[in-house]
Amino acid sequence: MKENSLLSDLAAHLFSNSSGNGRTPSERELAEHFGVSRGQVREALAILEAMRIVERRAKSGIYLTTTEASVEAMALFARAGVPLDPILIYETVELRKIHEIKAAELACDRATEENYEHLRDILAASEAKLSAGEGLAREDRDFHLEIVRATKNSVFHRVCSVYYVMGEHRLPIYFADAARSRRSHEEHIRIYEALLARDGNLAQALMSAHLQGAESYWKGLIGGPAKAAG
Amino acid sequence: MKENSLLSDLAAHLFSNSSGNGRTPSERELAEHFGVSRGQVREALAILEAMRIVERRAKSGIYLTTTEASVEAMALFARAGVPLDPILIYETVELRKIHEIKAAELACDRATEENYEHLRDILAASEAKLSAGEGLAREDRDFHLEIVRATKNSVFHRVCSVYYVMGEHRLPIYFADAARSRRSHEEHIRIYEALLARDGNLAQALMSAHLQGAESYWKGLIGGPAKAAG
DNA sequence: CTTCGAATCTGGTCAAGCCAGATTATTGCA
DNA sequence: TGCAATAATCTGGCTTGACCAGATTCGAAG
Repeated sequence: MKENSLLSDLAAHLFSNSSGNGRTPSERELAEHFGVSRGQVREALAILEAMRIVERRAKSGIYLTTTEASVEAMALFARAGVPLDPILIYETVELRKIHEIKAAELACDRATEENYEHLRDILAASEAKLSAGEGLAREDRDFHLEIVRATKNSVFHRVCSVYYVMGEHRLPIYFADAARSRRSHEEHIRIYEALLARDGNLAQALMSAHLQGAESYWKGLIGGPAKAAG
Repeated sequence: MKENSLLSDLAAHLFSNSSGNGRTPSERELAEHFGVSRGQVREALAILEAMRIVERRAKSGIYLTTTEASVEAMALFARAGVPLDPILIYETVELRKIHEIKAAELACDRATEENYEHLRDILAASEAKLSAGEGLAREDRDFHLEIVRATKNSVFHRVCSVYYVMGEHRLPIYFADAARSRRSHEEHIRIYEALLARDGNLAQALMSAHLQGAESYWKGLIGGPAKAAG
């Protein structure tokens, strides 16, 4: 992964070193604190501002945004190597269920031969990985995203991609369990068959059951009553 | 809106001035072309790189990413003031339908008094705007997002926020039609009542019908057979 | 035509500085 | 003492110039 440590370190520092009104240390102070030039700090701040995490007011200062964190922010953080709160992962899985169950249904109508071909390739790759005793994180993502791609809705695909970016650091753990990987793979095969038969109802049902497993897993991981994160 | 014209201009310029292998002009050339310093170009490039639109290879050059544009990219572009392709808006509406119909159902289970209070405030504000002959773009967004918020799934809210960011420049046009605004407002009221009665099925149905109107509108706007954008 | 080394180019990073509005401290008057 | 006017300071925005070291390119030698 390409990690922008200054970006995440800076973000963390801003959150813990902002005054009551959300004003953060100045660019010059930040530069000195991190031992880099002002230019570096400004580059990171530009990203943070684009993410709407921070607002730079000319001749005044840098202020933390009161807005809730955006998906962009979450995705960018995840991409920068910052592990996300498990509760966010759980919430993401709940969302994935909504998305992907519907995607399975739409895919039955819209999937083309190209999609089926990709799915077969992915299933073959999964089989190989399983035989080699390796995890399926990558293949799992590819399989699910290919179904979303089959909806022919590019925004749909973009949005779902983010979910996998966010879970990137956790999925390998999930798939470290050989039995779970095997079961997941077999469910994929059945989903593929339903898609091929263009049986929307079956595909939906299978996808629902499939994702239920993941949901339970993460629910168990966060434990107790789920509290929404700020 | 806070527009970062350099960001969008630069992005456009990169797309039309990249060589076969995706390599773009150098930072120095870009700086000269836009009449700004290298620092400005680097700030914009940092954002473009965070959006995964561009890849900066040390001592080599800047290359366009082959990956499909991410939601982050779409959102950031929209926020930077770049109008999106109508087809993307249409795809977004299709997605919103999936999301928000389910959100309406979940909200019936999870909405708190606070959510209901906000919804009432928003409806009151809408009424005021309508009386004043003004459009409802902002209130429409607030209403829909409040329902999503009522699901108590923060990721859900973040994702849906993006949809509205992307449509930001088009919504005012949609709501410029007084009759449409009025009808939309009345549908909101009925949805609110269903939520209050915690009638999941009714809320879903009403939301579905409500969004169908928007979907038809955009579908008519793009006209002809929809082709997926790269 | 190929090979290999030198000149050139490129992103990464830093330092120093000017601008002008925002902030804050200080002064002086009532 | 209270307050208003003024001066000093701070802050983000932006520019110029420079150095580094690997990537790239080009030309000369074989």
